[in-house]
Amino acid sequence: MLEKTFDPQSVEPRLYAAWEASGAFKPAEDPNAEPFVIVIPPPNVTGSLHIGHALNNTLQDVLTRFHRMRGKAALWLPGTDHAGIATQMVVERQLAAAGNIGRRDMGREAFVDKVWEWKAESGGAITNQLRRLGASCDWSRERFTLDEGLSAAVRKVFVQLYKQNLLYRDKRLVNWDPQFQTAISDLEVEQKEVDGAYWHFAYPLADGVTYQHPIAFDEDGKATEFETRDYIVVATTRPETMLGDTGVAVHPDDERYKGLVGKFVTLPIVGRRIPIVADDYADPTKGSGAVKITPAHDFNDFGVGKRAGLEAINILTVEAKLNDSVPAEYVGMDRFVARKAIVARAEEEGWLKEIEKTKHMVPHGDRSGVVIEPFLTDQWYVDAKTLAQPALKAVETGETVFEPKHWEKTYFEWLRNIEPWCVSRQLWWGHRIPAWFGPEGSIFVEESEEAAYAAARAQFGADVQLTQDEDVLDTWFSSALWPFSTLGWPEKTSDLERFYPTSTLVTGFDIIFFWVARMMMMGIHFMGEAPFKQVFINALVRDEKGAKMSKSKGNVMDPLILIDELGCDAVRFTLTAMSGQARDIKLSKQRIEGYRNFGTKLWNASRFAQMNECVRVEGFDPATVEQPINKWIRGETVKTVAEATKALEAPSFDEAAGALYRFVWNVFCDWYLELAKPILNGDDAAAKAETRATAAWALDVILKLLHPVMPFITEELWEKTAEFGPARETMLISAKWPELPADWIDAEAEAEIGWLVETVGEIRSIRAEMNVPPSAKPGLTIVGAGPETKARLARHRDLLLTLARLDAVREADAAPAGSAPVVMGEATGALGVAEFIDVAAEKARLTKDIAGHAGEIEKVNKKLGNPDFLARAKEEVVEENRERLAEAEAAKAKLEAALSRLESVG
RNA sequence: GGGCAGUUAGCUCAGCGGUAGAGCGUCUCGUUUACACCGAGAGGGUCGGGGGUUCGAUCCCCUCACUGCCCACCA
Repeated sequence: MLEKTFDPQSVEPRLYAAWEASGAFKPAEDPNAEPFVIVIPPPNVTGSLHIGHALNNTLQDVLTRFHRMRGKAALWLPGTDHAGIATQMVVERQLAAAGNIGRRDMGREAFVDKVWEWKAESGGAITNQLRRLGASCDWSRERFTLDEGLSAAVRKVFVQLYKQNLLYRDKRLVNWDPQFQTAISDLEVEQKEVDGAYWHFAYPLADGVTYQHPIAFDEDGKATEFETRDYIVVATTRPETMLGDTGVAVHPDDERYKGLVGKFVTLPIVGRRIPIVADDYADPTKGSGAVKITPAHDFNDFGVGKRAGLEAINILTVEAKLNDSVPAEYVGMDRFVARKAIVARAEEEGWLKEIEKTKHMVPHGDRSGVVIEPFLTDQWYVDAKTLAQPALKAVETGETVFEPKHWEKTYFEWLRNIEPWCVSRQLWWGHRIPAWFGPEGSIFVEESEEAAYAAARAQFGADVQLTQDEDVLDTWFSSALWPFSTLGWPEKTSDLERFYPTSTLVTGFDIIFFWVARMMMMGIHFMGEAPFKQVFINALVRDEKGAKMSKSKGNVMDPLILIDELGCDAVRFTLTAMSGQARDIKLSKQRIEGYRNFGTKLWNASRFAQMNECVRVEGFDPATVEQPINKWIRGETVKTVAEATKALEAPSFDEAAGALYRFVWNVFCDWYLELAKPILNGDDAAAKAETRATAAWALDVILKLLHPVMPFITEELWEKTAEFGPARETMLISAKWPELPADWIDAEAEAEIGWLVETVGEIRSIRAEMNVPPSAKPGLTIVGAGPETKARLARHRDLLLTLARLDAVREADAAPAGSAPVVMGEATGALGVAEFIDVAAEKARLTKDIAGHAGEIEKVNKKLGNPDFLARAKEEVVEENRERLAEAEAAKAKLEAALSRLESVG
């Protein structure tokens, strides 16, 4: 017997272990089974499961379980990401906390060993948490981005891209993170608004040059007054960079400065003589129109410098302190200290002309949070522009489809404006770059040290000394290979053959650029085919007020705690139901409780079925049922299967969840079980047996349909309900998804039960409005019943009596006095509630109802009176309106008759 | 500055040419032997504003307003 409530805590671990042990997580061996493949977005190995993961992985599991049940060879391939900076940071912090020596003192090899040690101890946390979520991943295929095979794939890709000239080494400005002392890619830079200022500096003109600077203008903006200046004003938000200035730029068409182009200024403090150059970059409308040029520390200035042939002087160290290219007093000074010092000096020496307070966007490292410096270094770059073209085409042609579709625009926008991808990082934890430096600036890029030495020997005709590049690759470089490297590439494995390209990628929009686009580029380049057929972008989970969850705000909802408190199924159902497409998910605990209640409802419905001996019957064929309620629930079940299947195929998770919720609660529990009660408690043995079998059958279908979303409670019920019936052939996880014939929908039964439901609803409504106490059992008198209604009454008298709490149902020629009208198709019911009728209130009620129908009639009449409508609208729409009119008129007439009776009485 | 979303009941959202919906919350009633994590009922909306297309617009088009996000931007 089922216990009174479902106990997730005890059931979940047991069932998960049973599933895994059964081998159900592995794809079917059957070579004819169509594959369905998802590669997991590998969580950081340092990570722990947050609510975003819970959503993302729930959806993947729903899909995997659904397709598995449909008989596909379903593979959900799990794994984790080594997460270069993040992991190195975590381990460094731990070492520091434990009082260990720092990374640099420890040395590279020892440090990397420490990270591996840490990974062995704590790296599995997140995969265990995925198990708590019920994730049916094939753990036998689990991968790690830094494992042996994936590292080989990374080397191969690097070498091949290099040899195809799609990857190269270049000296240019990068985004430099002074905290981690590494280059980072454009995507790892976050623009944040900060308080700042424009400091206007007067740079003295060299060689005694002066010019006339306009200071007053007429209405047309023409200069009317000038002053003689021996300096030129430039503005900057970063005063400290002036120590690296090698020029001043003005716009070639700027009348004010035309005469100054080719002249020089003397850079204050430094005393360097630097030219005034003409360049389109200088915007006459901004600041003074003249701009200082620091080629080594500004992306725009770098371009100007190149065009004008200005020297790029690097004035910073890797820690963003001033280096020895600046006057001695500033060497070693922090960049922000230097900023203050230089402003102070400018003021003191009189060349600070103005301070303009402003807010502006400043680049910060997304991990370190410190201000990023443009920094001139040698780095490795991927020619993303070239690789992007086929990736664009794959989405343009529909080889890969985004869902929701509008994310394609975001994808296009980025790929069409893509910049070279800086892939080298000055870190230790990651894939070491397979490049070796030799004599005379030679570089050998090979998959192994031996191959590099061999290549060097071939080039120099003798053995030479090589040094491997110290740097590692951007974490996203290996992630970009994930859909094929995890399947065994570059080996030609059977998995690769069978499971590439994958079916659906489920991920968040925040990594469309970081990950999705790059997988598309690499997948197409190396496999010749886009890595996914569909990219499903899931929403972002926020707190109930719509704020992003963050530890500092204290609004984080821990999915594991929620699972402990409310059960995994409730959390999963909530996330599934709320994953409507274009939006943020505002999650509240209350919402999860609601779906926990849904699970309890299902549990109790099963208990009810069990108490009433609704046991599965071997060989039961729902096609043969005769009772109207059984025909009806059979049809409703068919419709729900169709709805759920269609929704999960799309996938529209929220629609699937909604359809199942409504069916289980509002159809099966609220009506079917109630309608079944009189039969189950009655004496008609055949009807009773049929109803028991039908209920058990429908419940089985429900368990199957709900299983992808609520795997635990359904599996438990699947097991428990087998206690009395025939044994189950498989666990529910391996059961077959229902496919039911459409002709099991019986229009007649549907109409009949619909009529019953409406009648009961109307009587209940009248009772409540008239405050008829539940204990009172009025009689119902039917007037004007046709043969169909008579037949229905005969069949469902008991149901009417029970569900509407009536004393008797009888037929008569006229409604008795003091009754309330119930519209029942062509017939009129008269509810004998004389003792409860407040005549005035009842009159008001009827008048209001009549007015409602009158409004409807007027509206429809207006439509039907429009010749254009009759001529142009679809026939069925016209017909529908005619029916509506007839129904409204009939109902109105009945209510009017009742009203007039009431008036004659009172 | 460029782009993308969104604006529907108190809240969260679905609907996306043909009678405005759900969940939660609110109010009323209820110990009817599956379930109070429940049942029955009720109230609540000129579908952001303005144009247009159409027989018909919450839905399609244009436009405006507001909100959110992404990208770019340190004179």
